[in-house]
Amino acid sequence: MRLSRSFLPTLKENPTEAQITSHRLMLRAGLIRQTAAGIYAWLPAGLRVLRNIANIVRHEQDAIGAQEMLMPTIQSADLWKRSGRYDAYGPEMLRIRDRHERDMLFGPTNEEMITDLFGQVVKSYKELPQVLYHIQWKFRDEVRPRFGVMRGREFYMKDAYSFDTDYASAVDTYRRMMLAYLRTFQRLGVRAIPMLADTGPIGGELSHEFLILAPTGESGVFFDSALEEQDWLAEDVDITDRQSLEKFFTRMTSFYAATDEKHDEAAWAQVPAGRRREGRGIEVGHIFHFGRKYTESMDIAISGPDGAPLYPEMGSYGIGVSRLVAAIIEASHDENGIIWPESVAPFKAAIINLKSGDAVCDGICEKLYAAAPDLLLYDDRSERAGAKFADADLMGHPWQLIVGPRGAKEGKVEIKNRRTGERTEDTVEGALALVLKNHG
RNA sequence: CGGAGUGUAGCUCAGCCUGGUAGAGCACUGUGUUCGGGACGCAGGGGCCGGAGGUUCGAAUCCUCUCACUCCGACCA
Repeated sequence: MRLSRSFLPTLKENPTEAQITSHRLMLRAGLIRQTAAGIYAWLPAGLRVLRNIANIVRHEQDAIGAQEMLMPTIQSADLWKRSGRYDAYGPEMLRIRDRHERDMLFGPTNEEMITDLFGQVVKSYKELPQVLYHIQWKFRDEVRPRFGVMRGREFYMKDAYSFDTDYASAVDTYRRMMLAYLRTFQRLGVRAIPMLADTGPIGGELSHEFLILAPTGESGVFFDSALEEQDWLAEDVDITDRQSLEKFFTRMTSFYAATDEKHDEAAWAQVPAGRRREGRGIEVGHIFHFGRKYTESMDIAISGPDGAPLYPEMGSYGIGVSRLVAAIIEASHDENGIIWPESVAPFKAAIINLKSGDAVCDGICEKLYAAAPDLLLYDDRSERAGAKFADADLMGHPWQLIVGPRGAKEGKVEIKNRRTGERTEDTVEGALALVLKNHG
């Protein structure tokens, strides 16, 4: 994309409404604009990040056999009356009425809908297990939206729902999902620590929250640094084998990790002193086994092996995609702006033409740009060098390809790494190879 | 939902107390000089001062109501 023709409004000053870093940077880098309290428009660069994150989430869900679908944002209140949650949910649910005076709502989650759809389709235990997910906008009418998309009212999230014949099978599904989550966050370029979460009245050990470490996180976290050092992408787990899943899960949960609410000083003392990590975290994911809560309350039974009715065991698994955009920024920025992990960056690199109008500089820039116009942002404006550097740093492209008259004469491009600040020089081909190395 | 604030140009803000018909910086347009970390000069464009009502000869300014947004608290993917 050429910056001179893009809808990418960077701001030099901090908008007053933005209190935390990620909100400020998202506004300043031209990713979002607020349109109402807790509701945001995603501008082109912001949408690219949102899509990049969603695609990684999608890839890892598909890898464990989850099937993508898409459920609507608007739901009928009847579904929620069947599960009993219509009255229980409270004012966080945005209730609307259509022209026929029917009660509708903007979905805050989809357990009822998926359970109903599942019941319409699946009739036999032979068809289980099933894991279905979608990535869709949700709405929760928060009393007090704040921190930009971190706690907005409208948010984009991946939610998956699983159906199993029995508890043991549901546990396998849960563990597969755990692995998918660890891999997803690793690919997103952030460290998300799984923490045992409160399971409420259902009990059990099958509820985990995933928190990204950031100083502005809402929860205090305590964990064993071994969790940060694992390479889940390299982890050899046979997801079709119960023993293999159990081995992985047992090892993963053997490391101490807890939010301040569930912190256990005695267990904490068992962690080697050099591996104790304390900090703050932002919740970006939650996986949860809840058994037959909805299949029973909504009376969704299928035929079991003995021909008798069987109420499937369910679990739900969320990832806050829009919140992740903010959480990643909280975890990865400096005083000059965002530092995008390469996997989610809106552009792989900015091409900074230090002398627009100079035939040699223009020529090299055009050559760079032509190699991957969809992955590169060409700053072809007639701005001064300082303004271009400042905007590139603010927007956080992993790389900057700097083309000035000095190097251009020898066909050289200066390559700056946004994260390390390191600068090297290379040919056009060499620079492109480096910047696009993770792309075909 | 309790408490506290703020709405004036695209952005950050001044003006309001003490009414007299709207300003600055940045951004934008034209132009000239500049040109490797947010340049400078000259000339411009842009605001029914959130909305409605009231007081007054006269309201951005005082009063009432209303809407929106923000912050603190309780709550939350």
